[in-house]
Amino acid sequence: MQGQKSRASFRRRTTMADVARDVGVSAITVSRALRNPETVSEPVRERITEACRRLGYVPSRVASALASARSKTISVLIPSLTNIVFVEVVAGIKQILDALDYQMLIGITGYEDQMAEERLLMQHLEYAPDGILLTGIDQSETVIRLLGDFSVPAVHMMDSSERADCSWVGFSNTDAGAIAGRHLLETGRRHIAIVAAQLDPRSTRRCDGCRDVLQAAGHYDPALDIRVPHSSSIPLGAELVQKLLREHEACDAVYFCNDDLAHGALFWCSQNGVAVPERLAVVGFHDFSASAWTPPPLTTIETPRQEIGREAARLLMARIEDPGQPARQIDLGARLIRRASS
Amino acid sequence: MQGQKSRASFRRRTTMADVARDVGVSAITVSRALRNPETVSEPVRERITEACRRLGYVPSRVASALASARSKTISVLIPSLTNIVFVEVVAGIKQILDALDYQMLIGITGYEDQMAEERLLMQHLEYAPDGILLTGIDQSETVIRLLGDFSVPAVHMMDSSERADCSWVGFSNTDAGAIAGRHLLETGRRHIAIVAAQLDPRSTRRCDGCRDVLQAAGHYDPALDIRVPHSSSIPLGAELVQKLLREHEACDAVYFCNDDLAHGALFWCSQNGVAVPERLAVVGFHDFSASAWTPPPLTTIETPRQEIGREAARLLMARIEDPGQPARQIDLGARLIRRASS
DNA sequence: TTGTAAGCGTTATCAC
DNA sequence: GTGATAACGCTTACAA
Repeated sequence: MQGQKSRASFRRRTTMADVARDVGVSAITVSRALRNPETVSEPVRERITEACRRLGYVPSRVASALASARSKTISVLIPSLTNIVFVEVVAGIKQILDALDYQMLIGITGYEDQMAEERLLMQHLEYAPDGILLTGIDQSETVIRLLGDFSVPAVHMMDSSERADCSWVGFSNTDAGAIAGRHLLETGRRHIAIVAAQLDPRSTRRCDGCRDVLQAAGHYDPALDIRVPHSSSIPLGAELVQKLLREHEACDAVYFCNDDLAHGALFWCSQNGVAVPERLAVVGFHDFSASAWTPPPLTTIETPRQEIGREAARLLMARIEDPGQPARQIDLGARLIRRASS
Repeated sequence: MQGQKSRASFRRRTTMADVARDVGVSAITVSRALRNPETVSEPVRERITEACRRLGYVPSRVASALASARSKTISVLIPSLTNIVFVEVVAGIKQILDALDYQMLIGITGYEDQMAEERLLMQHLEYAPDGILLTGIDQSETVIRLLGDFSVPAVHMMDSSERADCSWVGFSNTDAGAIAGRHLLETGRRHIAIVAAQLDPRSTRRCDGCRDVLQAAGHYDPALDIRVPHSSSIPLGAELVQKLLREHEACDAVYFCNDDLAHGALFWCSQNGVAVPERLAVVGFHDFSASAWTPPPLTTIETPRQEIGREAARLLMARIEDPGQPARQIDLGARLIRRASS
């Protein structure tokens, strides 16, 4: 069959067998020399190393994966790549994988429905990943079943759950939203708006957590609970704060479930003479790097995104090494960063 | 050998042979039904489709890649994931690959030396990618040779080159820098600073392009040409503009080779009573989404990052389909977006 | 410490 | 239109 890219000037890839022949040993010895050097005698090992270099041998992970049922690849499913939040999670994951010589296949779910995530997961299963990192804990039953059927270890990221049978690394979005609500109440605000975009399960929980706190204090006003499905952005934040102030004069604070919305609001306020925090207090979510520099610097909820990526990758690798391990949950928390906007 | 993850409750993965047995045809017929449905008779095809669904068959790309020497994977090598610029390039690439059922392996070179890029490339070659997308055109000879040895088509992104033997999709960083310089000269500035961080070959060219224009006009001052190796960020921009104004009173304009530096400068100026653009004109590079909203909105050079990603992926796929194709170069240009900061 | 044989799940080739 | 057979390059199991 020789599945070569049958072109005129094709040069066969150097294989383990080529190296073995060159050294005068069998292929399996080369295989061992590369994977477990200590199981091969020193002189042979050295000749193999030298021959690999000289012949420009690059091992085939494809063949290795097929033979060993270990692809040294994990799949990472995130909602978006253009949202810096997930990019930082991925950066954390990469730190861990690089050290272990694992590669990462990134899948973008695009904030779509659960069916889309199922399709994406099936696509990724074709690559036989050794493990999967998922965003959030709201996967469909089908996704859970598929992971079981293919016995692929999974770790959920960026949220928390009561379930003891699934591993996750994240924080409680509900609690984090509550922190924002409590802070605004404590600073004397009584007409607090909640503004969210995107409306994935996590941003919804961030809003609900805040709402519950306001409600318990008797200061919740449904008219100030504004949730739009559009994707989160600076212009949207500017637009929403403008509308909010026009329609609700009494409003004296806003909690945005994403920093970019808050940035847009701050920019609009500074350009339109709305004093922050005197007239309007603003709180964001996620603590983007620009949030320390906006006019004025933004009070926000810091989330440990890189660390979530790192810990999730570590936990996943542990489960790959030993599939018998019980599920683990790691809550890394979220905390208020108080700056001048509130 | 049976390379199974030998655990107690292991369930063998459903294979093509299982589907074939179920339907009562040979494996190769199943293979054909999935890849070229029209080459299989309709009744058989339907029974195969049905059996695949019923048995939960997920094809193995690993086996497919080994047998066909087509991994349906491409490698994308970029300097950083936390820099939004490259994330947008990746987003563009993904658009094209998704439609063609290709996956992407992302490698981060980390702005390191060329040796690091060589090591990274070798790692990626282990996965036998069908093609490679590289950032910039300054790869070492070794990288070029490796790509040739493994006959992997490559397309360079985000810069331009005179060489006719390499494919690239990007723009001239030199010309883009010149645009910034010319604009500042045309608006009457005579003491123009050039400020760059990171100092990869592309940002260096962006500076040099500006410098050459200033020099030709007789308004280049080496003391105002400030290039630091640190990575580009908002705080760094704030720090550098402060230093600049303190040490060079006459300076009346700054060209930053990255928007985040410019953002930092604008934030610092607005917080310290430096009038932009009256006292100091500011020009950035890349047109980040926040640049339309800074105080004041930032004049910058827009670069077509998503489109570069898309076109580069298209070009690469064309070269994968037909390796005989001659190299192509696509210059997508960069243009000035004039806003209130200049 | 090293080797032999078999097979991972698919596709190329050639035959029918 | 369909099938038998032999790879693809490597690793597991077992033997020496």
